[in-house]
Amino acid sequence: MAGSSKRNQNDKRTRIIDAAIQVIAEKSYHLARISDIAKVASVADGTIYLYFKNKEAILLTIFEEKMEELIGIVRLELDAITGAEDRLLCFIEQHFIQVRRHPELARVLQIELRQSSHFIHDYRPESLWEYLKIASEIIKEGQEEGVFRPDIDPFIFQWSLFGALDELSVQWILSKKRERFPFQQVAQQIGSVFLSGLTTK
Amino acid sequence: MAGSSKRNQNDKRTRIIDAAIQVIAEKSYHLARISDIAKVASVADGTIYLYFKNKEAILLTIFEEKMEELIGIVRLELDAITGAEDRLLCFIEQHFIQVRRHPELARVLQIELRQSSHFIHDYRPESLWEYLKIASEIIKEGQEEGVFRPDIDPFIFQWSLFGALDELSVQWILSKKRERFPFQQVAQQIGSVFLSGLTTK
Amino acid sequence: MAGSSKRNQNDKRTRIIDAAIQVIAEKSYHLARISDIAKVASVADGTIYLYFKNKEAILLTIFEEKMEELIGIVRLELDAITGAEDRLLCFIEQHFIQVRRHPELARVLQIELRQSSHFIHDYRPESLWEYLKIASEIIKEGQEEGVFRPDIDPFIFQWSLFGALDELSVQWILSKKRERFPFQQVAQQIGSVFLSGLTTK
Amino acid sequence: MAGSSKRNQNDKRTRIIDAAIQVIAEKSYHLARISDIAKVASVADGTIYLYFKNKEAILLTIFEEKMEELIGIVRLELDAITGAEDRLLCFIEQHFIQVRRHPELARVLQIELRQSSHFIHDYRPESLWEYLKIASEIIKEGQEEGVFRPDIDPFIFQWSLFGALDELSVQWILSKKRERFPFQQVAQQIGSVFLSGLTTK
DNA sequence: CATGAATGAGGCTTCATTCAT
DNA sequence: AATGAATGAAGCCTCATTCAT
Repeated sequence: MAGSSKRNQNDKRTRIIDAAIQVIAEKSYHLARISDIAKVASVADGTIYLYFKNKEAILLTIFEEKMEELIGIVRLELDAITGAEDRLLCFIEQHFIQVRRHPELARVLQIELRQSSHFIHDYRPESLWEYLKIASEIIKEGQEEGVFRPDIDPFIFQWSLFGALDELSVQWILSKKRERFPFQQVAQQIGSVFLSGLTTK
Repeated sequence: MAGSSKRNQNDKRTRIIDAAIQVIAEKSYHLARISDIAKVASVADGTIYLYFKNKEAILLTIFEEKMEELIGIVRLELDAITGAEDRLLCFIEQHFIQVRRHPELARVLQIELRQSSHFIHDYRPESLWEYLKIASEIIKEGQEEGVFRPDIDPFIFQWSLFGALDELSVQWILSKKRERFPFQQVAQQIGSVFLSGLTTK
Repeated sequence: MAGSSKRNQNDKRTRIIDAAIQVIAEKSYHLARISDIAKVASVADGTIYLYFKNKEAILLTIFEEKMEELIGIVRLELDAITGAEDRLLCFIEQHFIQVRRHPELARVLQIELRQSSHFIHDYRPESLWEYLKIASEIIKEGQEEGVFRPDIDPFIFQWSLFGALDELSVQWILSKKRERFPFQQVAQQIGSVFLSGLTTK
Repeated sequence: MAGSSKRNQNDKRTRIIDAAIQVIAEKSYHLARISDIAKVASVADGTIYLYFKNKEAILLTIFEEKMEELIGIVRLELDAITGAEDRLLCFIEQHFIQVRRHPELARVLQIELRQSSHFIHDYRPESLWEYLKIASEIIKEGQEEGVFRPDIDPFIFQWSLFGALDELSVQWILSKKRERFPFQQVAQQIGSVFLSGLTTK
């Protein structure tokens, strides 16, 4: 069958990435062993090196590819909505939806991505910045529409918003009794506070 | 001289902790080598084990002692202020002041403390929770005073606020041109947004 | 070639055990370095850990496997002989034959096995006891046959005999001029003394 | 007071030796730490080095001094007895008496002394040989008196006897229920066997 | 492409010994 | 003489990476 070899390749590559996400989420990057990832992916240790240059490259691939996917999804959802206020609420809601859908990925992206610049020489998390740009663009739109306070610096605001979303997501992920952080309510509350804080009276 | 031996001991212990903060801030816990810490502290590798059970204990000590110090300072500053609104602004301002004063410590506390529960079996960052409790208590006071919206869940809000403060602090620390994040403005903006979002109209 | 991979594995495992026996015999367990053993076995240090959990496990394996081998051999030889007296002489002779055949193994078993219960928590040298049981069973047989004094406690006797055999073996091993302890004569003398001491007049 | 300083010195030196015997008996030489010995002796770690060149010297001192003491005691007891047979029985009895009186010392002498030549470069346990010489001299006397078989090699015999005494002592020391090895009976049995094996009919 | 046994560099930690007080 | 804090050499072990099959 045409493409089957290629598909199998992709299959194996995908399995390695998924396994890496799972293992890194559970143990953190430095404690995740290549052999753990290989076992979960059902491949030999050496096979991983056919698809990735080294351990670090797996992490970088997760950052790049998964963030790109995420950004694509969020952008698609936002395209259907008009009005800066609703678009901001949608962004917030989507963040939590994605975290709930892929909690292990979220954990890797949130915790490991943050400290990546420590241990990956010269790594700049461009994809994270692109994700944040979505938020700051919404702010700018709102300011142009006149619905958001013009004195708010979108650059500063994007980090505030992201920090809040990120922290709550981490807590939800870590939380053993996740019902203490009901997603609907969390999204509603944070949306409410930030919108109230942002909108012109 | 009376107490000199004890003072020297404290001296050495303090030097080790400070060296650890510096090295961990620079390389992250897992890449910080005991020998690096010893070199910075100007002691022999083995000396570290006279003061700490093992590498992990150094990190835990930093968490415990430094957070306690921080909480004490912040609580002291807050005691001088009345009114939930001003107290919240003071909390926000103090957070940035402390981060700017001890950026390396901030980096360790923010990044390593967060993921510590990953690799330190059964570690619960109680001190972080106590820090957050300061914020949620201010919210509750404000709600009782009638100046803060009663529909806000203080538990959720504390994480939002902390996430925002934390993220901006990280960005300030990472930022090579820190003037892009002028502290005064950042504190003012975030205070403004959260207060506006929080206060009853 | 079928089984070649398995054979190679066994090869390497065997080489490690043999190297360990050689190095431990020469230096004693605590002074035997993993790197010494690895060098003698012509493997990398890390390879040893593919076959053994840790250093202690190598020693335990030597105890278990080699004692079992030894017991098997001695039992086989004894099966061909009838009469408690001749069986006892055979046991004595076999002890010296095995020691002369594998002097390094003998040294490890004699010296390290004896003190193993000191440093290996909760280790009970069962295999040593099984070896000794061979002797005490011969005594009991002889007592039932009426050729051995009934007032002799086989349990005490087995230790006396083993102590004597063991001590002479150690002296032979340590002896630089081993001709001072000619095996034939030693076996004959000790057999003669113990038999005379044991038989009913 | 004249001699008090000297006496204190001896006191401290004695305490170190006794502590070393205790700790080495419990953990074996290599696992006995200088700091353990210092703690038991109630002296500082460094003090030990005022009395002994290094760790090895402590062990050697135990070997030399305690064996000399032991030999003196046994010789004294033997002086009161005539007749090779009774003297041999006395030697056997004394061995067990001394072991029971100083089980920890016995353990050190028996187990560590045996393997000392492994780890103490060029150490020859002369004192052990002198102890054994007591036995072989009794044999020679008995042969001259005509009560012991002339075909027995005293040199071989001394090791047989010592091995048996030693093994039973070790088992008594290791034994948790020492009543399984009642001293009187053990001494009587071993004396009976060796005498019967040794005497001319 | 796939395997997984083998490698060996390098880290954490211990502990005999030293030396300033 | 006594102390015990400090030293630093050295060992066990892990694990990312390689390579022969």
